Amino acid sequence: MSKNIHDLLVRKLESMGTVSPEARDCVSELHGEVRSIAAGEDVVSDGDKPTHCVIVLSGFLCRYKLLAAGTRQILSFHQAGDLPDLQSLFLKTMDHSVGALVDSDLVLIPHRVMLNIVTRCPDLGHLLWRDTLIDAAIFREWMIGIGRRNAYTRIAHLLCELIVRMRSVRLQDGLRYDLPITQSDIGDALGLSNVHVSRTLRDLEGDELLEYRKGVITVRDWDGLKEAGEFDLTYLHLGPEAARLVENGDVSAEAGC
Amino acid sequence: MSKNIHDLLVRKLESMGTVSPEARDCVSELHGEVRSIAAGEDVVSDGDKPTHCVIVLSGFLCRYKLLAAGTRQILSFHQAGDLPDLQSLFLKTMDHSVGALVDSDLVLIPHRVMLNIVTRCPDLGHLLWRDTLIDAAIFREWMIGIGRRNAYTRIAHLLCELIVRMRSVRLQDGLRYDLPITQSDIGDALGLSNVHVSRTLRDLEGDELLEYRKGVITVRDWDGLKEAGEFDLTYLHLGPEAARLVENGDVSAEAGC
DNA sequence: CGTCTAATTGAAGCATCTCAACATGCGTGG
DNA sequence: CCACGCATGTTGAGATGCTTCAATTAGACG
Repeated sequence: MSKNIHDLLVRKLESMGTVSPEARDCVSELHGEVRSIAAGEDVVSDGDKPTHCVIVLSGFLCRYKLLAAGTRQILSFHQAGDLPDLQSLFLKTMDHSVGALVDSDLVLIPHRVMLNIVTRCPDLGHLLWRDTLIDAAIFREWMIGIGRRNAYTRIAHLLCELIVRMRSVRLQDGLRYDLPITQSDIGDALGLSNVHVSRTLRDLEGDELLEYRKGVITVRDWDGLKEAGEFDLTYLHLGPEAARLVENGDVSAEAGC
Repeated sequence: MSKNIHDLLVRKLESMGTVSPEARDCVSELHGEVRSIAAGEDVVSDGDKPTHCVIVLSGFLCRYKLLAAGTRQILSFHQAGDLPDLQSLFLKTMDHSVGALVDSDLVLIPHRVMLNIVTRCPDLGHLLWRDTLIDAAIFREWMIGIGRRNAYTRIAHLLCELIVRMRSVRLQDGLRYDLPITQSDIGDALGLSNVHVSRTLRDLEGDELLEYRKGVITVRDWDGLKEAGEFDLTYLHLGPEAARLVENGDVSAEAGC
């Protein structure tokens, strides 16, 4: 197991705000079964009634929904430390699926255990509530993008968001980021065709904002990329510590690798 | 004041699930200042740090965000009984605005009071958490529509949703619904131009699914409208009682006025 | 070395947008 | 009670951002 679940979760909670000693103690009570899942497989499927919540240990997941026409809308991306279906604690029937984009490791926490802990430890409960609220804030921002921004701006915005989220929990840093998603995934997340994503990524390269090669994105001009994406990170509601990590890192300050 | 805040709120909570006697008692402790707001004015603005949560007594509100280009994306609509900015309890800075679409009455509950009650009464706290999760589920469904459905389907879907939500808390019933929003509002909610909304509403009328006249929608063929909108109400996560209200009402069963 | 997935490129089509003119209806002030 | 102004909705015509289809290339893997 590459990472410790409690460290990961505390780091995630700290990225959102202040974690009280009580909340930290409660986190250490969380235990569950570890499960590995292969790329392309579902963790939970649309219509399921799950009995556990998932914490991501490693890998990369997405939430998505398949439509009648056979098209797919990706609703969110999730990295190590995320709780991609915390909502199932209170919404018993899944209205979408959760799938793995690459081989991933998860921890399954029974709803019973989760409910017990959030009730006994309001501090932790409120932090987790806050997590689902930030989740919703990201949905809103995506809605804004899909509804009112063009492909160029939308893609730049998504890449900014993913980079900032990786930095905010110290998963990746610097100018080069491993991003295990295809151009079709980006299209399905932003309501675009894979063809148009390809062309638009070439445009972003042409404007020397980034380089995109299968699964790897290299930032060439962070400020330019943020500007192109109309990216304002308020909606991520990062805590003070995470905001510093994001702003003062290599991306904005340094040029070398 | 036309409605009692506690009745409204209990009715809202009942539409989502079972309300325990303890939770009901806690609701009756909620008190706050009443405030009237004129059509077109903001309740809270993007960037604000509110100190109160809002409960809608009467009227109709929306959450929205203005973009650099001067365009607007509407993120949600809110009716009597809704808590359109409950999230501000844990996300201190607003990442969007809340505005009134018609003259509306609100109750302002101080965050301090709200936080006290959700901590003291976990039952109520969990119901309110559930409310914010359903909020997020609606965001997801809108994302799916904006990203992957055409204008015709999108508009039909939105109208189905608004009708079901009104029915689920017994605000309106039958075949005729007062809906105090303009075609521009619909466009801004669905990422469409007002011109295209106008044309598409004419198409829906032509297919004899509904009639749309400024602020009033009359359902002609409820099953047809649901089908046209690919509308499946799972994502609204209604409680059993509300589901019955929605399904067994005049809309589906009767033809007369 | 062949196979598979992902990405690229070109060309044609179309859903939706923008601009602009006009119609409708409602509230207000004279 | 009429005249005016303003917000809303309708309609036409031309523009465009993005899609779809199809063919080709590039890279990864057994």
